[in-house]
Amino acid sequence: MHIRIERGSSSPISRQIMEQIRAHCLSGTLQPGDSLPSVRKLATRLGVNVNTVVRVYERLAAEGLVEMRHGEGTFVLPQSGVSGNREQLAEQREQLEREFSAVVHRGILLGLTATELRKLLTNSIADTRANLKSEAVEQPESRPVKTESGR
Amino acid sequence: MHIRIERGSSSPISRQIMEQIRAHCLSGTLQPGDSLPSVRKLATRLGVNVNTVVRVYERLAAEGLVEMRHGEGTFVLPQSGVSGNREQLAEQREQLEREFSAVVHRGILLGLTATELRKLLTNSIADTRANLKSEAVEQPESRPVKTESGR
Amino acid sequence: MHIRIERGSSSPISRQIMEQIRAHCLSGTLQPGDSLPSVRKLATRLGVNVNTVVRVYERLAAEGLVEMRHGEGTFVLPQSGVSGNREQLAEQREQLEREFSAVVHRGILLGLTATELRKLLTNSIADTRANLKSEAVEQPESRPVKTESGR
Amino acid sequence: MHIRIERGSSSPISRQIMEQIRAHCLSGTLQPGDSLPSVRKLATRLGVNVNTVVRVYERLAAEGLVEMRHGEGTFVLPQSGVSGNREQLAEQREQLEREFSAVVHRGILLGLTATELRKLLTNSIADTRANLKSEAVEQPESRPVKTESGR
DNA sequence: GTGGTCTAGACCACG
DNA sequence: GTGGTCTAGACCACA
Repeated sequence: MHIRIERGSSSPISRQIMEQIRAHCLSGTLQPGDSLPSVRKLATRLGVNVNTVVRVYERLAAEGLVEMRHGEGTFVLPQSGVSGNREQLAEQREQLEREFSAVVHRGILLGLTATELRKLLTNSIADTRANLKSEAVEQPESRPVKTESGR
Repeated sequence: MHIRIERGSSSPISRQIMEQIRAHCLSGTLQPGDSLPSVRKLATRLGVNVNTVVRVYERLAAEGLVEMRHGEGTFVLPQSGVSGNREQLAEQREQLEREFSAVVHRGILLGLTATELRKLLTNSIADTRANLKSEAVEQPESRPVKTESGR
Repeated sequence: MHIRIERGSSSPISRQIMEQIRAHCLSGTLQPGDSLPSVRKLATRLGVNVNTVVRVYERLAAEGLVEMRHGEGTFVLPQSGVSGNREQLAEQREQLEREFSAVVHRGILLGLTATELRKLLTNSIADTRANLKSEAVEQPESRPVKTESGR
Repeated sequence: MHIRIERGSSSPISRQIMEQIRAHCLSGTLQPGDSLPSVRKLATRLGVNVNTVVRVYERLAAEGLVEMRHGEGTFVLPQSGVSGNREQLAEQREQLEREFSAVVHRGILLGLTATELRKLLTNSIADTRANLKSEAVEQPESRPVKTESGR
């Protein structure tokens, strides 16, 4: 499960993590019954405080997306509601589209051209895919913690 | 001066406003000497608290981008430093690119395809341009010349 | 709003606080629209850490019982669901009855007689009523903080 | 030896078990020399994890209430100190009274009347007695006398 | 090993 | 003034 956090971003770290895990659950990358990384592992992997991850998991649990089992771990729940997660997925996508649009808007204000934006999009898609692929092959849990790069 | 705020967004309202004004200044939509809307007008227009706008203007003033003249209003300053705003513009663009990339990443996690994203980009660009044009015809926001009245 | 916390108890402080606030909301002591004490005030009044209260409020907000408004305070929400809070009240009472019964069970194991238990009940009821009354007359916010008594 | 655990309760399972065994010891339901059920039996009977019961027995042993004899089982010890268990009994009762009072307090917050509470108390006492009696007829849980076998 | 609670203190954002 | 996020570290409970 690949998670990417943007340290300088205006949106709080916890929210970035939460939204990405939620995306994984809703889009099926994480299936019901799958276990999430333990609170501590995810915290060290992402280089954030344990409590930050705890709050993320608690909120996802309150939403009914995951379940925390004392002493066992945290697991993805099957979707409850009638229409299940389809509604939620749609909601999340709409929200995402609004944010996307806002970023583009700001990009144009900064003088970026349509061509530049398209190039940026292509690159971003390629990068993301590379990340996701490399992860699929990933050796289990040998990631460096708290490298000082990229902050 | 068109400003668009995304209510449900994770990035705080004040930051959204600040970044868009900064973008306008750096990219030349707002020229040195131009006046910003009054704190109250902008607050009303955007539906946010007056203090929020006050703090935005204060920070922009602290950055040296604008100047608040007591009793007159807030005005865009000519760029100070040697390379002036070019450095700042570049910084802002880099930041923007990181945010763009993060949004695309999340979009892909939510299952959006490259095609969908490209379509979204095209629409967003068109929307933004439409907004900017419609605004160009607006009343030119009453730019007072620096009168020596009052204090 | 009277809240009583038992420091040596096995049930965590945050849970004690949460259950009492929930009881106040469900039974009508706290009406929709009423404001809860601010996070910091309640924390100092009870002599607990601010974060503890924050977590309590967050969980009540996740339950849909209250709403936290940034910069304004925390407020009781009108009950949502169809049957409203009646179901929840009933649930809470059942839970309470089970706990009551468990305590009585343990009391009897410790050799308490029916008479002693009845006396204890009478006293407890009287104490609680006294607390609730004295609070009704209470001078607003002049309570001592962190007295070292009663731990 | 009747033990009743309340699954949804806020106080941890292990503590519930420990307190009830302690109550049985202090009040004389369990006499010095009596054997406790084996760790596995009790765990199965209560439907909890074996380790949970192990830790309970270890703590009771650390308190000096019971003794774990390797390969034989766990046995109630005669009371050590001068005043022995009288002090401990008194302590436990005080703690119990505080918990009782807290539950009553919460019951009143939930809108229960004095009459309802008294009814509840009567029922709880009756239930407990029924449980204890039915158990008295049980098979007497195989009390081995301290054989000098093994070590 | 897992999650859960609590503390203390810092800094940010909104009204 | 209000709530919100983050850190660091301690200790407890469950499997």
